[in-house]
Amino acid sequence: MASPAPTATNSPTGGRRTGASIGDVARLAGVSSQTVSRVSNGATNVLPETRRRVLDAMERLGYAPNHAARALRTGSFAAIGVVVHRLARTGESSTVDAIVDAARREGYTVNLVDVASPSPDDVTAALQRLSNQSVDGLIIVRAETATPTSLSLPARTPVVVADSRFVGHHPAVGADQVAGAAAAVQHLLDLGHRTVHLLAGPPESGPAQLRAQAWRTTLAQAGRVVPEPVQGDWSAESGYAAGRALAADDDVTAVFSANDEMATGLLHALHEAGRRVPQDVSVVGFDDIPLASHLWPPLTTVRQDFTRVGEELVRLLLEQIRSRATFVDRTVVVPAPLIVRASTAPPT
Amino acid sequence: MASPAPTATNSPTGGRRTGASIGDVARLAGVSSQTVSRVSNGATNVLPETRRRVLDAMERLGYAPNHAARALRTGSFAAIGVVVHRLARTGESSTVDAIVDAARREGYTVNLVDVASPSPDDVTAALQRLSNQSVDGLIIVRAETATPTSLSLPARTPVVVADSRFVGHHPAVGADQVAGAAAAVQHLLDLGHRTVHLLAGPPESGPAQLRAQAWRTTLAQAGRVVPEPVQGDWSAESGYAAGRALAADDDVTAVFSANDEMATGLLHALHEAGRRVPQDVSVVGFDDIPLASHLWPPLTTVRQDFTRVGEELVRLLLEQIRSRATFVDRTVVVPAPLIVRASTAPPT
DNA sequence: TGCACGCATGTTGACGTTAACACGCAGGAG
DNA sequence: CTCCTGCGTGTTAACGTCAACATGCGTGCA
Repeated sequence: MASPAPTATNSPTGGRRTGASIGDVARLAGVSSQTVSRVSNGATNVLPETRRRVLDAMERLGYAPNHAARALRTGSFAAIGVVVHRLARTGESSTVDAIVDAARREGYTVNLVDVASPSPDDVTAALQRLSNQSVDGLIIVRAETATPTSLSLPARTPVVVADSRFVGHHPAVGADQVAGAAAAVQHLLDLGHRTVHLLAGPPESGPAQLRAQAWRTTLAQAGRVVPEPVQGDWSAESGYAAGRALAADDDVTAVFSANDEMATGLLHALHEAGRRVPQDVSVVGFDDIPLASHLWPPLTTVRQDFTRVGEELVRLLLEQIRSRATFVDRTVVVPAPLIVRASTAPPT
Repeated sequence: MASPAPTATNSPTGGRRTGASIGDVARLAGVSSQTVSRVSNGATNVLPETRRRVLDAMERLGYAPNHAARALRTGSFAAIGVVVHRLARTGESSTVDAIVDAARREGYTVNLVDVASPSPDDVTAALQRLSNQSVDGLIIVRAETATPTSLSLPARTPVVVADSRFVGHHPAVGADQVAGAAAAVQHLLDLGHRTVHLLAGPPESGPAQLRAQAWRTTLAQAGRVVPEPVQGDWSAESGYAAGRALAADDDVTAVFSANDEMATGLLHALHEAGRRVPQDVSVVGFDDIPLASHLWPPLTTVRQDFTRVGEELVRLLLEQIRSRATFVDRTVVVPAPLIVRASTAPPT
């Protein structure tokens, strides 16, 4: 139980639920409001005795600084905006989790906006809603269909993008899609498979494009046949649908799925068709979701370190905010190692 | 390339990156700033001709209202704070996704805070950071160890909690844990299993307690032996560890896992031990994560409609914010139906 | 013809905070 | 003894917006 503290604020015009203000604290402590401000901001040039009196008064009144007033005065919200598409997906939520965590450590709050669709228009609208001093900077997680030029960003607002296609336009952070996908395909070739089929992500997605391209290049460089890729939409459901077709084709001995969820659907379809994994068909995924090591069989996959990506995004953004500069050429590539488990084996 | 637009703002004292203000628009349109404010807020008592001139000026200057000033003046941030623990988990991210979406439709922004641990102290600290006019209301997703009395909430701030243990203290929204868990256990008994083993969630979690309690009650009411539950921590890893013990025990023919991720680990352990699902052991999960229908075998589970929960949370919160009242006794229970798939069968 | 009323628009001031500057006093250098 | 410096603290004004009140003009009714 707290003490009563009736908060006798007179409300001449805009009578809202307002706690104690800096002025109330100043009056109680017998100092000027500026001194309270100094204490509240940790300035050093305040006598210990004065500071103590101010802190006492704050405590007594339950004072908490008004963010709006501070933001209005300083022009900084201590907040970053995060634009995300489908938060419920593993990669997205892990990245956002890391962003929120890293931001908190730096004293920043996160304003989350999701966009109905990842189209340039929707993303632009989302940015508009966050724009103009409601945040100090922006992180765009997954731009998907948007391209560097189709995106109209609020001027003077630092931006970081988790999509390497934006390299050269905005600072970007991303896992090494190309190396990861190439390693996955090469692993299957090294096991002795003649070629590798692709269960592709949606064609408008940047990462999906990069993974498909790497798959194609790796096969071509090894002089192998490049089969027609099967299209999915990242969901397990689409992986299952595609998997039924692949399972019916006895020539298919190795499949590289552009993400783990589609790989899960693929495994389902293969089991259902009675094709054994990995004896009959080897499967490699992408992402290393927490469930990957407990699927049946445990899934060989490419690990994306989403936590690291989130941290780097925040680091790069704060660097820009603090230096009041906008970098264009900074890029961080996070390694994406292949994790070999039990879903891959030589063809029999 | 955009046109130059040098934005000739004089910066007398606090020279920050500040766009056009209401005054700049007023000057350009030849009206008073109050008229601009009226247009900006959609007031009807403005002549069409005047409105057009103002809108033109806004467009020309790229004006966007300053959230800080507006919040300071009106006392409302048009923002809600969301406190979440481990965002990367399915339930959490789906709920937050729905919250963000519902909030956006109502013109509210979401401030996301994650807490390092779900302890009362950490949650209280998180609430502190969001407190006092930086948000208009709070949603606590998963309070876990916190109890209604251990939580010190900022006064005068509307709160909604996604945890039914808070019923009677704060408005709460949650899936029907008890009915869902009971249905899962009853389903297994109906199939002919003599009893049902429990793979439990962490003991400090409210939902885990409810599910365990319902499991116990359902078995007791049917006059069955109540075996010692096996403890997990929600993760697939813990489900796998627990599953190795369960798989070694031939008496175990049916397991109710308190969530789908642990059930996934359990399936892994059972496969590895050569115990067939569902012929040797039946498994029921809880949550119906997107992957549940594509696990092997497809998982019978209890569906939690996280989207619905998120929407109801926002609805209840906004109702409080708008009525400036704090309800205490409102509760919304979302049905949690059993989804029967292929991981359950009569014992053989 | 007079007066009240409605309507579009303008003027004033305050929300809570902090940057910039002013002030007064003590101590040290010339 | 004077002047300068440094330090703790106070005063002033401004950040951008909107609520409340003021103004001025045209219309309709008695």
